[in-house]
Amino acid sequence: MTTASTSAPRWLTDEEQHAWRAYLHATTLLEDHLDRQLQRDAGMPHTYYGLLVQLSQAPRRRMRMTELARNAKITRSRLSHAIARLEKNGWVRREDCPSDKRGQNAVLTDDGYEMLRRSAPGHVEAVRQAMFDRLTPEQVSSLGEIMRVLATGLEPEGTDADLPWLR
Amino acid sequence: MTTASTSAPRWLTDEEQHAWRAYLHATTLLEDHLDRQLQRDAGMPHTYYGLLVQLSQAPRRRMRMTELARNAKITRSRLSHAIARLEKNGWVRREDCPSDKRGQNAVLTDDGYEMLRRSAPGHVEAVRQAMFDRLTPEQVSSLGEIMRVLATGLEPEGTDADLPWLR
DNA sequence: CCTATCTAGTTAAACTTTCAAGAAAAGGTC
DNA sequence: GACCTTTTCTTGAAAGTTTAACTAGATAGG
Repeated sequence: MTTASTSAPRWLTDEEQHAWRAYLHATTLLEDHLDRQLQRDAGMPHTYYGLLVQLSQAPRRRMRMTELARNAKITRSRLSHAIARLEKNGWVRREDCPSDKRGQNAVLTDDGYEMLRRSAPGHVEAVRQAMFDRLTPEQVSSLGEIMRVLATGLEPEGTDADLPWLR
Repeated sequence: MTTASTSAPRWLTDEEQHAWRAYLHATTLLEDHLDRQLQRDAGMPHTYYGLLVQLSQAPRRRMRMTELARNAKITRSRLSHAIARLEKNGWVRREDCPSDKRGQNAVLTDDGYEMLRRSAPGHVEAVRQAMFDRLTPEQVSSLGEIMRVLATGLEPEGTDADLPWLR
């Protein structure tokens, strides 16, 4: 028999282990770096900033809660808390959805848009300096392809996968 | 003049934007996926699990707090709280450092080692399924190189960078 | 229509992380 | 040695996240 619980574990090769370790180091350090940059320059963590960016790019600068959670790859609960905080800051407001009385739209306010406009250059510069200025065009292309593969694998289409925004 | 504050922002190209978005999606989903896998199978988040792994690979299964924080790329404060929790679980214990009375060693207990031995196969399988089974050997090699570049950039040698374990 | 089930979003409590402050020992410098 | 600075680690409170439970509205089947 060859069930997962009894077959010998397929350990990682040396190269895989090194890649995995490097992945963990880089992602942890980058997340920390951007969180600090944004906390300093925009007064919020990276996740929250990403929500504002999503809203700024959405039609009429608004989006249904679940849709926003899906785009940000987070749970609806986490989003509820985040929007509550951003609302307190005056950068987002809630609005009832006209077509579905259960629904809420998160709307980017003018203040929110303005804060984004001010902080975007610094943030792009931080991302560029940490990532894109250090990689060759081939590496950027390769990284994009790899990350698309991983994201797709973790978010398979048409399945009942355990995805954050469905919990 | 060309100071950062006044020069035109160097926005990301389309390809860079797509790579960045894919990076955020993949890393967020993978972190969530592994956190859930480990919470379910080992009763702790991924960060904590990583600490036990580090200890298991250290000489005499113990390590100075700051050294452990450096390896995990986290703050000493975060580590203090994490070790306190793992200590409560009986998987780690603290020990005074003989050579420096300020210092503490975190020591992996036999119980901790045993829980690691039990959960390691499942965790490796999850990592493999999410990442290594989906990438070609060339992609694994490329990913490793890219992540080393990023990690090195965020952790420059011989500088006064703002690194978590020095805060 | 009536009921069961599902979906959208929120909430309280437990847990984790960050931030600011502080205690204690080590390492200069005079 | 006395003094000042740095290093090591911890702590309590605030902020953020997860988990489970819950409300309200939508949807489907009889």
